[in-house]
Amino acid sequence: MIKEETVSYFQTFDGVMAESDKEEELDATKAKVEKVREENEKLKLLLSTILNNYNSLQMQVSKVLGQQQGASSMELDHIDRQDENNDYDVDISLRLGRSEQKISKKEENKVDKISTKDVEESKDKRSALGFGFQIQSYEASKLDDLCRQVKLANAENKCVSSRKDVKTVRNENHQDVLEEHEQTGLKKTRVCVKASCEDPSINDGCQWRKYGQKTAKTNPLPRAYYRCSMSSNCPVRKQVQRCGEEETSAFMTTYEGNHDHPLPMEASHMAAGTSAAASLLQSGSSSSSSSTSASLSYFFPFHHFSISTTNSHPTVTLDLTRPNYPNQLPDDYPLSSSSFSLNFSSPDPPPPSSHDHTLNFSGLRTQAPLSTDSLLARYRTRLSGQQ
DNA sequence: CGCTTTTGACCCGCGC
DNA sequence: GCGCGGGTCAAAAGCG
Repeated sequence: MIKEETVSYFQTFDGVMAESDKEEELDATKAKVEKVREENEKLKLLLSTILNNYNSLQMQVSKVLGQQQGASSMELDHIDRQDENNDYDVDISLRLGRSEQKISKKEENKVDKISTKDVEESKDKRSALGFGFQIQSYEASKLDDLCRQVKLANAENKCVSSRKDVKTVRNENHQDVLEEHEQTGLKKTRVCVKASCEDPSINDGCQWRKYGQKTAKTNPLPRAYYRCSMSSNCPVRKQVQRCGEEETSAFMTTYEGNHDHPLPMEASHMAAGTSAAASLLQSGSSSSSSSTSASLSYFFPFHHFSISTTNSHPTVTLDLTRPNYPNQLPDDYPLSSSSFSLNFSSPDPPPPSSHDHTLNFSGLRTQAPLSTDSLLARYRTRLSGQQ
């Protein structure tokens, strides 16, 4: 009897213990969740700071490149005067081989049919530099920008009613680019990116739609053709091809054209770097190859790149399979304080290897806490030293 | 049902 | 002018 009571007492005791254990566990988990939340907030803050620094750096480097080329200095002055109260209110984005003025005129014509107010807005947009710099005032907020683009997209949708019309518009855009390049004697600038991964669908921040596949004579491995699907009329295309049978894990991705829509953060760095390269290429004799290399070193500090012209296509080749340090690194790049890594989709990123499946260009940016002013100052010094 | 991929046909530039 | 080859189109199939 006593024995039974004792057993039941211990059973009750065990039950209480189990409950209190559960409560303790719950508390501990809550504390952990809270801690993770706090860390998450801190990381968010850090990320936004990094993004801000990166944006202003990119903006300033682009501006310096523009001044270096000496192109459209009058227009720059005009913009500077407009924004002299706040230098940082100017967003400069680079565009490959396409005059913004031409696009804007076209947009203007389209929008003209919709409303005169929108024309005024599109005129505001038309502050462009000679070799494809696009300058936008940040006075209108990003939201306004988006609204404008939605309006334009709607206007275009009204004009473009069938698939055939889409094709016509595409051809017109293509024709514009071709006409422009006929004047310079060069075709559209191409940017080749060689990357090691088993999956050819590199995550470069854009959405692509495959429209063709072809087996070239020179290479028995098929080449895939993709079109940017982030905007209905985006003229950007890319080709993806394996780099040969011995090197089946490497892919050569060739980009051609300019996006006619805002790019996600992951894609913007790549676009800025490659556009800078293309702009420098297109500026031709005014730019020495060494200054071009110097510029590219800042965008792709740890990777091998080369510049060539094949079939009248100025081509920038970025080799992500060949680490570049230290021989091609800019002399003054802060090696000691910087690190470089590629972002991979797996939660615990392994070192880059041929077995990695996706490649994110957002990782191309340096993780070093670079001061934009100091980098800019060093960059200016370096450029002036080369002249 | 709508979007994407596949794939054969077609177009067009280039070299001979 | 012709043939070749790279690039694009578009109908059909696949997929979520």
